[in-house]
Amino acid sequence: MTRKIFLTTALPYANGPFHIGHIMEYIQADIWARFQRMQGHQVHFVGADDAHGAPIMLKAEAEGITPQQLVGRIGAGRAQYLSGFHLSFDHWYTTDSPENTELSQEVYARLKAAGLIYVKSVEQFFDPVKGMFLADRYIKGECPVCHSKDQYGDACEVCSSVYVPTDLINPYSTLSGAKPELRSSDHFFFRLSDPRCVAFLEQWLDAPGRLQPQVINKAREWLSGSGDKALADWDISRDAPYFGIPIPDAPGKYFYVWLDAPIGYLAALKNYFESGKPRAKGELRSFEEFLGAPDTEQIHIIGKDIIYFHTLFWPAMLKFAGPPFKVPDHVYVHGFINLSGEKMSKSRGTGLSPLRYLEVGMNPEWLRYYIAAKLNGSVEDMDFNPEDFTLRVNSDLVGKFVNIASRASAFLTRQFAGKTRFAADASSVQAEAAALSSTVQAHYEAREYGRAIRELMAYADRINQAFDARQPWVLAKDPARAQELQEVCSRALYGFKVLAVLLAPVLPELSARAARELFGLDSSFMWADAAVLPQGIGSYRHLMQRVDPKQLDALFASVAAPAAAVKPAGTAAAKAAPAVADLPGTISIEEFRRIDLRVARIVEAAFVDGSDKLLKLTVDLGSGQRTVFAGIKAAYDPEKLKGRLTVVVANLAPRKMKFGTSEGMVLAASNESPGLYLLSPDSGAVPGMRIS
RNA sequence: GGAAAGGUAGCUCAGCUGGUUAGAGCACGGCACUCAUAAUGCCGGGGUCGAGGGUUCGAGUCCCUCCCUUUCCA
Repeated sequence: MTRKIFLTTALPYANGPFHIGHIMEYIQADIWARFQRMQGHQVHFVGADDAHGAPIMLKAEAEGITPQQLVGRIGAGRAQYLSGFHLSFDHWYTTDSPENTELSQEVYARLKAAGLIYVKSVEQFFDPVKGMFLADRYIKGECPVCHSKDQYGDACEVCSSVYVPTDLINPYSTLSGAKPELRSSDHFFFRLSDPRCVAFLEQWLDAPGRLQPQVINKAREWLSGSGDKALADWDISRDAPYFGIPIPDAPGKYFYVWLDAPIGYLAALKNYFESGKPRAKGELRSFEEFLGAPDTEQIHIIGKDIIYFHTLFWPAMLKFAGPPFKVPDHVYVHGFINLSGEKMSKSRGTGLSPLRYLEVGMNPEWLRYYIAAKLNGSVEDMDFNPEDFTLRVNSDLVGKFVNIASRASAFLTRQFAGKTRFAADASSVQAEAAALSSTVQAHYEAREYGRAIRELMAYADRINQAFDARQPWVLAKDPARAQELQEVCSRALYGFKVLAVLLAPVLPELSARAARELFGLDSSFMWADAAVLPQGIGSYRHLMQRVDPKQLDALFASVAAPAAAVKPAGTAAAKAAPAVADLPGTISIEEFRRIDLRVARIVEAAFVDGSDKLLKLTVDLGSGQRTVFAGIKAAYDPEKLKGRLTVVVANLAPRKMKFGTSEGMVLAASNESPGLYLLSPDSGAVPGMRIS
């Protein structure tokens, strides 16, 4: 039976480019989507930008553009990532769309009719200068518990106590610096605590196989909480000014971005249906018919940070909105991706920029393979370790897998005109392949990609072993044993084909090339192709390069400066950095031009005897070298600075210091918290370039 | 503070409902081979399974305490 699958990934917040967390999620989903398509199932894999909310509104304002312009610019940048990593979304859309407006208002109207919406007055901090209510993240003040300064309105980063903004001592708005005032306003609430919702959710959570056990536990904890942990109703409205969807019959009120974001899944699907693309897959029904059909599987893949929204609000909203809305069949949750054991952090300059990964010429299939090899069906975090990445990709993919095709093809093309020959016992080889295929199929289905990869590499090992055992290079010297040689190579080639088919969800490009160039197919592999013995082999061109350590160096060299927003994949509303406050007075462009900023290469770096802060740097400014003393000893190892590009103030008056004369100044970022971060130009810059 | 997940060889990870001397891949050492982009095969060294108690004939595997890491608390 052909499955009808509606698959989504979490909608990325449209205030910045994708980061590695997004890409990891998309790769996980894409492998699953491709796997299902190879089974002959009908897959509708859609994504969209999450475009609404205060952070986007404020960011656009800071840039002097409209939110639509901002969202449009970010949206335009998505394609290069999606195609770059072979992410086979059938459609990509945005929540700032007519479909989403219509669907969100419809869902709201139905929930209201069901008696699940009510209005309550809420007292909240208001910024009198900006003329808007402030989310917790835009309020700072002194922690009421430990009295640390400059803590956010929801929790203290020093003593990690949780409180409400009105508990803060001397609160101020991070937007304007003004002292916020308490004001009341009517808010709309979704009655999640309604017994109907609770009863439904308990039953929904319990459906066998719907959610991962860890996710059920977490959701049940929220659902059955008591006291101050009791399940609360959900505030779904925000007051103007707000970039979002207006609430019908409620002037000045908008849906909170988290209401319309998941509905964006449906809006994207609707727009996709309107585009006519599903017809090409044989799906002739309307959007409503498809969505509401009992055999449509609605599956969301998300990160662990947004479980709450997807296991409580979202199913409850859909349930009580009624047909054609249908509750999700599955919500599959993954963990975060770390870098060498450390959390990705733009402020610490760590991170793996997916765009840069592509720019330095690294193969997207390496990353797909590495991520697949480390993913399982559980909610665990994974680690990206550059050395591990290199070894794993080089050894598994090039040394084991691709090598099989290379060694088998050599004899077959040279001595047998590319024709294969299988002995009568070929059925045992096919039986092994069939067993492998079914095991791997089960692992892919359960998103246990790591297990699938382990099985496949063990199989690759067996192919190589069997090949070695028969010593084909010896057979090749004896014309009487030509047939034996041909059979040995044919079996190895078949093994390669099996691997190419079963790895196709992970390595779509490589597999498609193998299908076309080696096995003469006019389309990519389907799963069943693994059972078919190849008739022959086309001319072999090598299928994959090894990872070049230089590329990894380039990948991590300049992440220190730009790096994208680094929250894990997901609709992270209201979490963007607050706008800058406390800036010094303005200067004219002429004043700025007087500062001669230049790109410089650090050619030497050394500790300074007798100084606990300074490093002595020799920098190349293109026109010549200079000595600069920099107070960055605490943050940087001199050895690691050598060769690195940075930014220098070239016309700073030389200054005599106890240890010598400093002929300039390198630029670094810091604030009151520990940590110091040297600036780096983007790749392509050379010493001596003027920065303006 | 409350809760959850995790802590197994240098690295990345398997170890199901407790059962013989704890496994794999990679890395490392040695050997073999040369068809293959220095690829492949064989052999080997390497772990008091976070720490300490307990249950049991027997515990990475169950219970308790503690330490460390990460996450969630809308």
